[in-house]
Amino acid sequence: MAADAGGLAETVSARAADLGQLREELLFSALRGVDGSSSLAFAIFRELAIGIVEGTLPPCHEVNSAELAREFNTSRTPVREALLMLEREDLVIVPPRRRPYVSEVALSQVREIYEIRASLYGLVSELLVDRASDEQIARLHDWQAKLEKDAQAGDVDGYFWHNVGFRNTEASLSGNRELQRRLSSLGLQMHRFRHLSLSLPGRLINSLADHGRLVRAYADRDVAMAVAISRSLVWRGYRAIERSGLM
Amino acid sequence: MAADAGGLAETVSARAADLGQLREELLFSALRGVDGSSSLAFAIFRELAIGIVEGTLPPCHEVNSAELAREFNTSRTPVREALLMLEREDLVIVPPRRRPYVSEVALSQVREIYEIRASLYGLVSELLVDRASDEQIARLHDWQAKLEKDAQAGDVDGYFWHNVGFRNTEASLSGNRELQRRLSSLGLQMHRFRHLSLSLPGRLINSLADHGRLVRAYADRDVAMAVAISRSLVWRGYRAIERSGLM
DNA sequence: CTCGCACCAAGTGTCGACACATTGAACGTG
DNA sequence: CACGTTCAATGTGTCGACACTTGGTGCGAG
Repeated sequence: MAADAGGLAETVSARAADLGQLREELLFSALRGVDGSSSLAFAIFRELAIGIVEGTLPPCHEVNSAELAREFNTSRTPVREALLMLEREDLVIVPPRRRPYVSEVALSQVREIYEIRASLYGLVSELLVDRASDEQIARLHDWQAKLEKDAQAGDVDGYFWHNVGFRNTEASLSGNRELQRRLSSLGLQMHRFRHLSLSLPGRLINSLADHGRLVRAYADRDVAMAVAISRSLVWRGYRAIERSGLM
Repeated sequence: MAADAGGLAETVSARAADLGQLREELLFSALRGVDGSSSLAFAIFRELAIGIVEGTLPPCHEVNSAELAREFNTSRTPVREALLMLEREDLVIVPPRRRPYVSEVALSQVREIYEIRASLYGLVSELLVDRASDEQIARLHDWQAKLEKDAQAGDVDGYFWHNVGFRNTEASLSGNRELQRRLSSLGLQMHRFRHLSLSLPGRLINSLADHGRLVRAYADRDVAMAVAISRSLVWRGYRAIERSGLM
């Protein structure tokens, strides 16, 4: 994260490590404070969350606390807590007296979430235009530069995570911490099908252009334009998933 | 809830019971499914949540699991789960290795939440105009009739809860269950300072008029108007709190 | 009298154990 | 052979116990 300015000649592995750290950071940024209780439960939660998001733990896969307890060399108590945290993020379903299992996401649900995201990112842009300083907007420009580099290199994964970083920075610049938290929570769900959202060719180019126009709208303090672009960016992501036909 | 049609001559006590039931229903509507695990933990959660919302458990009040376990005649395990559920709703704070306590809400935080609410209720109205049938909009008209009755009777408490019911029905008619859930969760926080929001005289009249115009906008399928009124309704609530100066 | 340190009560996080619910299979019956 | 019943295995929800931490108290030194 730090000292990335002008890092033109990064090795591939260093870059991958950077990306991994960024990913960790962004996935759980909202939950750092909400850490809950023990770090043990949180560690298990993080492990499982990553597994679900990455697809290692597929939907409908049963996650019983006894087996996980053996696996993590702990008692069932922290595992139970972790499962409840996962339920809060809608990553697993814990039916009473029945075995918990990894939740399944229907396209209709994805659409519901994107509707909310579009609305909230519209709000983010609205607030940002009003509250962010020029220096802060410049920080967005930095992120955009990274996106440009990724797009030119055809680095889809890098583009995705830098995009998340861009969005997260926007949320933080809105000055509404509550909003940032809620969006991050929604984001955790999103990451489960990001691979779908990235598969379509040409998507990067369009997305990149929109990001450029968005930053410009911020610099110009053009609320209406910023809100419109911000929302359309979200919708573009949804349509990519929809068209991929994989859900 | 059921068979309320034309109930003109209700006794006061019956009315109060009705309101209590409506309150329970609306407070936890979003969490019914998310019930989590055991009904025991959920029962404790509900009890504490009501206590916090009603003000019986004031902010910064320590809620330690040992004492609660004694009080509820259970072990500490379900109490811990309940505390984690409360943390998820931002009603308590559970610092690691430290005693949990009832969370405190600053005015700035209230504003943040209202900003989100305004945005999301705007979305609700937008979706509702598109998707709700005329019969469903008629149901909103029923709620509005109740509000009118409450306003004429000067029944502030009744007005408040019927208003929540109106809003909740709107959310359900948006056809976006995820949205309804998130709004309900935000609502749980809101109810903590509802008394502030109702204190100002003249508020009922203004609010009532807005509700009337909102339902009409729905019937006319006037998106822009509906969204504008919906948002302004939320903001009116915030300004009431702000002006009350009690935070 | 103030400050620092040891000490103690109280509380948290974690554990292993137990009763009950659920699930799936073996089993007998129509 | 289909189908309902019985039964064991597995898993959940809950419990009481234990080690470690935390916060406060009192004591002694300066």
